[in-house]
Amino acid sequence: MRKDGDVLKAAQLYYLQDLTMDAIARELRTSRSTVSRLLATARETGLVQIEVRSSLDMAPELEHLIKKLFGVTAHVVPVPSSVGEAEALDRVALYAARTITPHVDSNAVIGVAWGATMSAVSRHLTSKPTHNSVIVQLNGAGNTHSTGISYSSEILHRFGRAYGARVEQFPLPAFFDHVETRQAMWRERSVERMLDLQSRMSMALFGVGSVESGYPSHVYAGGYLEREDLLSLAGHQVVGDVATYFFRADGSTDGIPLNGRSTGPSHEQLKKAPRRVCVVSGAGKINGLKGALAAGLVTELILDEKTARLLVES
Amino acid sequence: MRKDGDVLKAAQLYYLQDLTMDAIARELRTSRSTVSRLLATARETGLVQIEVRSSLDMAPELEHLIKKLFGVTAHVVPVPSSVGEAEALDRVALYAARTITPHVDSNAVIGVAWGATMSAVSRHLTSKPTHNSVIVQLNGAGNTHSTGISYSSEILHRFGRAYGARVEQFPLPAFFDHVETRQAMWRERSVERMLDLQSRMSMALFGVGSVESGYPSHVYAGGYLEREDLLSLAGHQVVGDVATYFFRADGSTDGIPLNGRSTGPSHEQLKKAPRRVCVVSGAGKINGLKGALAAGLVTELILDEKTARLLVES
DNA sequence: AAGCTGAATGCACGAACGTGCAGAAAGGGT
DNA sequence: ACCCTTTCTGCACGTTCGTGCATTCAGCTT
Repeated sequence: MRKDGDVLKAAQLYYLQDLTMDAIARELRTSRSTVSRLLATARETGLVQIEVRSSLDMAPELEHLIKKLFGVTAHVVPVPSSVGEAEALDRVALYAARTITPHVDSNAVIGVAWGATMSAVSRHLTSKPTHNSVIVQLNGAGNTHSTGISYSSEILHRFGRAYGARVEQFPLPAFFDHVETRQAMWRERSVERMLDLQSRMSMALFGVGSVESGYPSHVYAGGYLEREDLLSLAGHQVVGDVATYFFRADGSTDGIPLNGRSTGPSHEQLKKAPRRVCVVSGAGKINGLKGALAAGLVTELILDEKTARLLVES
Repeated sequence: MRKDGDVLKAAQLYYLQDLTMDAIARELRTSRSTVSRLLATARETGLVQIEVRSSLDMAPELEHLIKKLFGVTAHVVPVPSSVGEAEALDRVALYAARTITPHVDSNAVIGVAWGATMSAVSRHLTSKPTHNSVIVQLNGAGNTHSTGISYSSEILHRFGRAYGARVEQFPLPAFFDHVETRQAMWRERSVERMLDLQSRMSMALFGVGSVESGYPSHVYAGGYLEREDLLSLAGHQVVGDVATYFFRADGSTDGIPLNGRSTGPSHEQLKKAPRRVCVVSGAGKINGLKGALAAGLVTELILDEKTARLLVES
């Protein structure tokens, strides 16, 4: 259609030749408002990519400190202290979406977890068309009330749409009721295929769950865990999870029974991804986050300023 | 200094979080105008990169045609027919600069020719800091009147500054007076070093000279060639040059005497660069351009619309 | 400390921009 | 062919932005 060509031409004239929208409108024989809208679509569809490349030497103190203390590249999102937790999450998610997109390339295999944080991120993605990329779900999302498919698949599909990528769902509950079921399923070829895909991830994206999060993670509130499961987690000093795989404050996971029934990737499995981006918003996540860092799950960390301060002040 | 941090923070808040300049000004406790200026520096210094990724399927007819006829990726710069040749060149150069920059990466070796076109391109570069890159001069620039160093080095240094790259000059005349001098020099280690660098180019950037260009290329006007040289070129049906290495309409170069005295890269040498970007503005360049295409010197072509039309209508 | 000079800041104004709204155009079904 | 629904367009308005100019600030010299 005629439209696409106009979008491209407008983008070129505006971003590569610095014409005003007025001038472009005359060029394309249309109104300035239309040009404004053309440019908006150009940005939304990823035709125009805007990237902020913060070289480390100008990054603020905080990011240096985090790099030094935990060995991860941090992106501290400046969030005015006045805004509430919900809006802060939204800001961080927007920032994360914009930061991640430039690093997505063709032939990527991107593992994506689900949860409130990833959902927020997915809602802010701007598209960047790539070829032959795959979005792969990191862990099952079903619980006793629902198969969780619509919720988690919405997240995945937004990623898929943004990058023009194939979406591979993991249609399983988050936790099996019995260890044996997991063992059995893990020998199924359909599952093996997913695990194989997961082990070829070029990037993994996830939030973190924290057992005493004030703004509770899905897992701890949404009917995934029984009362006794929660007690068991507490008994094993669990502080949080990544993709429904639990760990203690020191990052250790041994002997936590629930992991035997979880569909989430073990740390060994997850660490096969060279790039592991963790998005965190909210001071309540601090304990889970520390555990995830101790476990070495994270290579890049995107978090709000307040949580970042908490992290380095410990 | 405090400044850098503010530039980064402003860029993040503006481009990654969509705040207005007003809001950012309050955040940084400064005036909106200052924020406007901070953002301007963020763009100039390459902290913010803006890229237009024109996927082929929405590219206009012309670019497809050129791809089909000549096998090169074309970027047709829309230039309103009202503007003069000088301004058209400027537009094309601006466009070229913006198009090239996103493809420059760390560890790149970039060969750059000189001439009116490359000079214009160099003036429009926006910076993008990279590590360990090198700008290497493709051909000598001296003539009987001057060593040409200041002219060509200005071009090279603008590239070097923009990408934070080392600059390797080629302090030779464009043409030797005697074939023997060239042969002798080509055995010098200093020259061998340059040639070695050139053969490791990841990208080459050049314009084209055309013998009947209305807006004459430097080479044909600037005292580089004697009267008899011009006659000799005409006698061998030369239509143009790339980096002072001449060719005929069919791209052939055999038996053109002047090439034996030229410091420019042979086609064999030039083609070692996987990416060879040719920038052309002005209908007068059409014959030279066709020759360059016939010789297979070009992998990417950036040119104005009028010349593009001429090219496909032949 | 005073004086000088160049850079950085804020103000104010005009230019450039985004968007709700109402009307026009384009589909889609009967 | 008609009507209905949906999408697209241009206008008008309020907002946001860039920049010349006067002022202040910071760094240096004497």
